[in-house]
Formats: sequence, structure tokens, C-alpha cells
Amino acid sequence: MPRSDALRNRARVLDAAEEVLAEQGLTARMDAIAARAGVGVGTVYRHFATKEALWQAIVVARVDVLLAEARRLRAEADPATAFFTFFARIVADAAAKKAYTDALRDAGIDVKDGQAEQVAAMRAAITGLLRAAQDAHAVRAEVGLPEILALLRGASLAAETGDFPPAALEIIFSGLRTV
Amino acid sequence: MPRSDALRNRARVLDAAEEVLAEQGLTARMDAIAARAGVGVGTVYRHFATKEALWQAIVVARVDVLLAEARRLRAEADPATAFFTFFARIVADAAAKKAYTDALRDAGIDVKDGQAEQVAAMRAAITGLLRAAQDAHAVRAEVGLPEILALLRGASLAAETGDFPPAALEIIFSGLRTV
DNA sequence: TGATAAACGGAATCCAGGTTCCGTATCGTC
DNA sequence: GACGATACGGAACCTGGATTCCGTTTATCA
Repeated sequence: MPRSDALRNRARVLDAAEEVLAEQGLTARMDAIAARAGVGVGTVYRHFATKEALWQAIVVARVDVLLAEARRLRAEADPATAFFTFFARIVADAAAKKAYTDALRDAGIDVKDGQAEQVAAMRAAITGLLRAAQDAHAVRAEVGLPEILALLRGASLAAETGDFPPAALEIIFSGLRTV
Repeated sequence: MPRSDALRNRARVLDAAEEVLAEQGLTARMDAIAARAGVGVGTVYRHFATKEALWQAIVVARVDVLLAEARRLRAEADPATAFFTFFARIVADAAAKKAYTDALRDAGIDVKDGQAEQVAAMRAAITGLLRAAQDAHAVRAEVGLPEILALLRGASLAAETGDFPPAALEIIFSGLRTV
């Protein structure tokens, strides 16, 4: 088993990285992360082989949270609410945590190993929510997963790079709803 | 007046840069641009003081084209067609020419000097198209410029980073149209 | 408490890519 | 067709930032 301080520091680094990446996106510097964690850069690297690896670890964790949220909504809310809430949730997440949307960017292509199943899970979750919402006649039948992913990506990127007013989201929702 | 070869090279650089930036976005290397132009890096720098300057020159040119297009549509097409065509045109442009969307990103904030009036012109053009479309009852009255800019930004970014199916665009349009 | 392995800090190293410099080539003029 | 002024090419330089290295510190266990 790892030494106790190693465990503690790993956690600190992860937390700090989450904060810093949320604020600054992928351009955040490793020193900044180390500083925020109250640790030397060397320590960061002992726990995460590379910046990329660190960043991936965070995305993986975040997507897991989203997946759980998707399952919860699916179970507890009516299909329409579930679908639209999840959509809004992802966009809100992107607005708050910058280093995030790249995950969605990969949702179709160019996935790193280890992420593959997570991406598949995400696609499945969204498909499930969409289907249910369509069965409940809350979303147009002819809308497909590719469109949803594209809209999700667009809204998230927009939210990440600036303001994305609720009214704009509402316009998209309105376009998705049954006529 | 500048020497003839200088003039010729300036044009070549501009063309090459447009191509390379379109393909690779802002990460494109200066050597790549110089190579494509069949010129040394030094020459690129004699004409454009910095990478940023070069990139701005291109964006400015491109936005001018779009502005002309906006005016033309305004004059020649009915308001609804004009508005939606222009929207689609911007998104299509973003899909084809990567190094582009940053211009829209600035549409509200943090504008470099010299760009200010161009940004203002763009905002004015979009506002004009929007108003007209609303007067013609082709777009919901409660939609405002901020929403349009946000949606435009989102769709463009999405198109720039991957696929943005026409159906997705149609969903947005559908949400914008009068109920 | 002492020994030893595991972790740590952070200065030094490496590298990619933008920018500068200067010897050479070209243009325009007399 | 010769001269000065302009441009050119591209190697060398510089900088920011990721990554590595190693002497020092800390945890763990007899």
C-alpha cells in the first residue's frame, strides 16, 4: 500500500488541478497546479505521468458524475424533464469547468484507450434519455443522436468561451420539442 | 511604393496563411505558412509583424466578405431567407475555415483596436437581419441579439471542431421561428 | 530510535515554436 | 550595367512551459 502522505498528496493534487483547470482550461500551467496543491511539481509528476494524464483523470471522474446523474434522472424524473435537465446540466458544467468540453469533442472520434467504454456509456445514457423523451412525445421523433451531440457540443463550447444565456438554451429546447 | 516582389510575396503569404489556418487553425506553425507560400519565415515577418497580426489580417478580410454578404442578403432576399441564410452561411464558413470563430468570440468583449468598428458593423448587420425577420413574423419577437450571438457562436464552434449536421442547424432554426 | 525505502521539492534540462539578425539576392533608377 | 535601397532566406536565438533528476525529508517498521 502507498505511504499515507502519498495518498494525501495525490488527493490534494487532484483537487487543485480540478480547480485550476476549471478556471483556466487546458492552458493552465503545471506549476500553478502544484502551487495550488501546496506541493512541488515533482510530486505532481510522481502521481500523474503527464499533464495530459492528469487532465484525463479529472475528465474521467467528471464524466462518471454525469453518468450517475443521467441514471438518477432516468429513474426519478419524467422523461421530458430528465432529458432537458440533463442537457442543461452538461452545458452548465461546461460553463463552470473549462477543461471539459474536449471530452465531448471526442464523443465520436479519436478516443484514447481506457476512455472508450466511458464514451460508449455516455452515448448510451444520452440515447436512453432521448428515446424515452421521444416515446413520451416530448421531443420530435425525427431527432437523432448525432444532432443531439452536435447541439450539446455547440452549447457547451459556447458556454465555455463566453456567455450562453438561458434564453438561448430555451431556443434549442423549443426546436427539439414536438411541434 | 513598395517593390514589386514585395507586393507579390505579401499576397502569396496572405493566401498561404488563409489556407493553412483554415486547415489547422491557430496552432498552425509559421514555418508551415512560409513553406506553403514558397517563402522564408523572415519574409512572412517583414509583412506581418507577428503571428497574431497575420491572423488578424485574415479574419478582418473574411469578416468584410461576410458583411458584404449580409448587406446583399438584406437587399435582395426576403427577411426570413436573409436571416436564416446568413446564419447558415456563418456556420458553414466556420466549418470550412478553422481559424475563424475567435472573431465571434470577441463579438462582445475584449476586442483588439482596429477591430472595434468591424465588430460593431457585424453586430449591426446581424441586428438588422434579425429585426427584419422579426417584423416579418419569421422569428419570434422575444429573441434578442445576445441569444443569436450565443447560438451562432455555439454552432460555429461545433462546426469547427467536428461535424455539425444540417439537421442540428434546422433544430435551432425551428426554435427561432414563430410558434 | 535507527535503518531503509518511498516521497518530496524545486532547480536544471529540454524542447517546440515564435522572432530576430544579417549576409545575400533582387529591384528600380541613372 | 552599376549602385543604392529593398527584400529575401533561413539559421540562430529566445522564451515559456513541460518534464526530469537528485539531494533531502518523511513514513514505516523493527
